Amino acid sequence: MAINSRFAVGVHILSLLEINKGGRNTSDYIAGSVNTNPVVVRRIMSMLSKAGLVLTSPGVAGATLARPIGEITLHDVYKAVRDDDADPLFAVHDKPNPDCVVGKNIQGALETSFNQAQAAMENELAGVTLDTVIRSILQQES
Amino acid sequence: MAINSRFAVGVHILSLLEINKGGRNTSDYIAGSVNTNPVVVRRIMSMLSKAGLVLTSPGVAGATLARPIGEITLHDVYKAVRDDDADPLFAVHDKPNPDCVVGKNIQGALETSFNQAQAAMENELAGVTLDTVIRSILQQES
DNA sequence: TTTTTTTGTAACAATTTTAGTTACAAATTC
DNA sequence: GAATTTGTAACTAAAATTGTTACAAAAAAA
Repeated sequence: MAINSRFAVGVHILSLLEINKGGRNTSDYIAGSVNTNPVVVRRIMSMLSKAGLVLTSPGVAGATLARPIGEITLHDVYKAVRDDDADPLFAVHDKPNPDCVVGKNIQGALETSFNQAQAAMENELAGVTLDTVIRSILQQES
Repeated sequence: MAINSRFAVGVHILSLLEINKGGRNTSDYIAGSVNTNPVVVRRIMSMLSKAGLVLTSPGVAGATLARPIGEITLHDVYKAVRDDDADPLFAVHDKPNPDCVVGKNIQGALETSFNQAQAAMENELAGVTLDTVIRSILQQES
C-alpha cells in the first residue's frame, strides 16, 4: 500500500458531497461515513479546497463541489491530496557513490522509466471522473 | 515518494552485477556503490534471489544474474522487492461506515479504477529491460 | 586444519510517515 | 449571547522504512 489513504478518503468525501447534496455535510457527518476523526476530514477537505475542487467557508456547515462531477477526475483528487505536488511516485536512494559508474548514473537512468510509469498511472486516473465513481457506488447499492 | 527505494536499489544492484561482471561483487562492495549498509544489500539481494533474478550461495562472494539482461524487466524487479506481493498500490481506508451508501460501496467502486491505474504503471515497467537501463548508465558516462 | 571471509537472517534502533486526537481562534448560525 | 462549525496548530500513537549489531553456517584462503 504505497499510496496513502488520503486519496481514497478524498474521493469518498467528494462522492458523499454529491450523493448527499441536499443534506448538511459537516466534517462530523462525513467523518461518520469515512469512519475517522472530523479533523482528518477537515484536513483533507482543506487540500481539496486549495486545489479548487470544493467550496467551503469558515463557520458555515458543509461544502459543495466546485465543478460538475463529470469535470472532476481521480487525477485531480490524486494531485490535490499530496503534501508536495512535485514529489515523485518512485523513491530513489539519494546518495549513490559518484565514484562508481553505476552510482554516478543510476538516478538519471531510472528517471525516464520511472516518469513514464508514473505518467501511465496518472493518465488512467485522469480518464476516470467522479461521475463514474458515483455511478458505481449507486449501482452496487441497487 | 510513495514506492520505497528498495526498488531503485534492486535495479542498482542488478546493473552493477552486469557492469562489474568480471569483478568480485560482495555485499560490501555493492553497499559502497549504493552507499548503504551491506546488510541492506543482502536483504534486497535475498529478495531478488527468491524471485529467481540472481544466483547466490552462502559463503561464496558475489552473485550473478540468473537471466540475460534483455530478459529481466523493471516489473520483475518491482515485484521481487515487495514484502507482500499481493498488496495494492493504492491504500483504501479499511472501515468505512456500512450504514452509509457511500461508506458501504466506496471500496468496490474504487477497486476497478485503482487496479487499472496500477496495471498501467506496471505495464510500463514491464516494457523496460535491464538492458535499457544499463545502456542508459553507460551512455551517460561517455 | 585453522583462520578469515562471506552470505543469510534475526533482532533491534533511529527516523520518517501516517493517522488520530486535543485544543482553540475565527466565523457563522441559532 | 450561546452554540456550532471551520481551519489549523500542536501533539500522540502506530506503522513503515532504513540502518545497525550480532551471529550461525558455508566457503575460501592461509
